[in-house]
Amino acid sequence: MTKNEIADVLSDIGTLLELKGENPFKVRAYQSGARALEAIEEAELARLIANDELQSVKGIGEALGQKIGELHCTGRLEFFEKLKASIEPGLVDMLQIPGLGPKKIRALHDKLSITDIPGLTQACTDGRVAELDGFGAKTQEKILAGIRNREAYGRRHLWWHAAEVAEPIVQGLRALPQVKRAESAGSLRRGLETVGDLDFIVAATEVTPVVDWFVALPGVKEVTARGDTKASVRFESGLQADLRIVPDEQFAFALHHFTGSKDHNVQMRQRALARGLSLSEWGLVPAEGEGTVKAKVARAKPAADASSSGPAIASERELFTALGLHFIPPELREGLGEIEWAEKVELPRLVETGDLRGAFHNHTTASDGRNTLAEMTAAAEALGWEYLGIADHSKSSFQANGLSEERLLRQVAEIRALNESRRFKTHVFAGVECDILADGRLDFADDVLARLDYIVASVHNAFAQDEATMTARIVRAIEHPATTMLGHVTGRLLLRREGYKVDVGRAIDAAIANNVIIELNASPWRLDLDWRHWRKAAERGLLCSVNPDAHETAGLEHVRAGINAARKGGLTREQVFNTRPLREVTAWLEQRRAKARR
DNA sequence: GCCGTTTTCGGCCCGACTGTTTTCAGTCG
Repeated sequence: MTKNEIADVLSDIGTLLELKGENPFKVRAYQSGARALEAIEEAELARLIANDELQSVKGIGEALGQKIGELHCTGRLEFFEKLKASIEPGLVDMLQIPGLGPKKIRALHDKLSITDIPGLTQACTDGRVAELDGFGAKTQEKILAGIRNREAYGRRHLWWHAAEVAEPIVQGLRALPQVKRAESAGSLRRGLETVGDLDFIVAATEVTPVVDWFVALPGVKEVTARGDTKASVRFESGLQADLRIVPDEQFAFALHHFTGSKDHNVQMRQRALARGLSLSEWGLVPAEGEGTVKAKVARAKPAADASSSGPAIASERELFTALGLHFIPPELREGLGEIEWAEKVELPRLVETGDLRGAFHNHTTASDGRNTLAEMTAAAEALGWEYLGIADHSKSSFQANGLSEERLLRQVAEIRALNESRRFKTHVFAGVECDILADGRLDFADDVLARLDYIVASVHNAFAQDEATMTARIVRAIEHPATTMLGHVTGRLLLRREGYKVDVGRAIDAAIANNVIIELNASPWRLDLDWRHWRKAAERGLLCSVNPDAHETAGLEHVRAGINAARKGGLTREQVFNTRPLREVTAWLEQRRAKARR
């Protein structure tokens, strides 16, 4: 097991012990043990274990040291298995309900024998929860609302998680001998931040072997449909996936149709009708109803006489051309004016992941990250990045192990030394994710901020402020001369938590006026600022930075999710700051700092 | 469960907010 996987086990043990009502300091010992482990580099961990020196690490004593060794060598831990078996798994699920922590869950379990969320829902509906000591009508209502939200959210999945499932399936489909072309479609292909289900469109010479392969995928829990052209499955995760198989001549039409969105399709069909054509998933044919029949005939007799059934259209690009449009990338197909846009001009080349030269806003073990400065830098170098910005939490983010002035300055020195050592090709910028305090002041004094290359200012507390207060607070932080960029503007967590109330338009105005970058936080849970704001804002001069907010090396890859959102927002390479080469970025930051000093 | 010693026990991390209380426990970031 890797150190982060072992750390996960220790942290899970902490949670389980908490639910059992164990000594809170013991719980904390597991959690801080997990953190201590993360602060060690992988090779160093192997060495410490081999030399039996784990206990020299602060936070790891005899008990944890023995458990870490066992996990590292065997990948299993009997203590953990037994502990898991001794607790109703439904209780762990209940921790996801806002307002419910271990103490309340224990009370519900001990006094009302509740073991899972359905049981809890029933008890709330019956009014039994409100009668418990320490609970009341409001708590009961809040719990019910939390459960309802969870259910509403549960029907959708983060784009990132859906993509992780979908990509190997597309690769697998393409590798089948019967398959000529395969793509994922739907909201996943459009890069929407959350995805309802997966759609795969396949052009194949034979149906049965492809369907057989699809329904036998690992993780398939249930085959919900299986026909001549279509199969549907549900995975253990709850995610649904549809496979549609068409003859190659219809591939472009099917792919376009099932990519959507619905609004985009409606507008495309209207456009076709205005030209005397009828567009459907089967083809583009002369209008007046008969066309659909023709197309269906063509479908029943694939390949043979396809050329006679309408204009030969082999790709989406040709489909758009046939309707007098420039190509519209899938990400823009939301029915939000992209058709009018593509009618007039060739759409701009949207930013791509490969355009990125580096990224700001990344954490290390100095605050709440799970990899060290050197590990993060090595990972950035492996991605081919010219630079990496470190921005650990500031002191007020106590929960995230925020850095004091002293610790921050020590980290700055460490970063300068690392750059000078030339150990990595990637240059490291020393920054901070500085808390915006409740009144809009920054968490560090100006003389401390002046020692840094850049500052990401973010809100991490007092979320409940009203919109006017929150907006004034954020605008004040933007106006601070040391602020380089504004972090996650609304603080939303997709499928989990609404953002705080803030007038985004006013924040954008202030950022443009003060030459402050706004981040597009690329964490798949955030994607904040939302793509819907970007096109207009960027046209007005707002500069975007796609920031992974990585808390471990793998998190750097989240820029892909951010680039998705940036593309949906219509952003080009020029509008994204971290596509610029190191030299330009250094100059830009230096210029800003010079201005701040004046 | 860990640490550090005034070294084998006693203490261990903050501050705001909420809803329950009538002085505070639990949750959250």
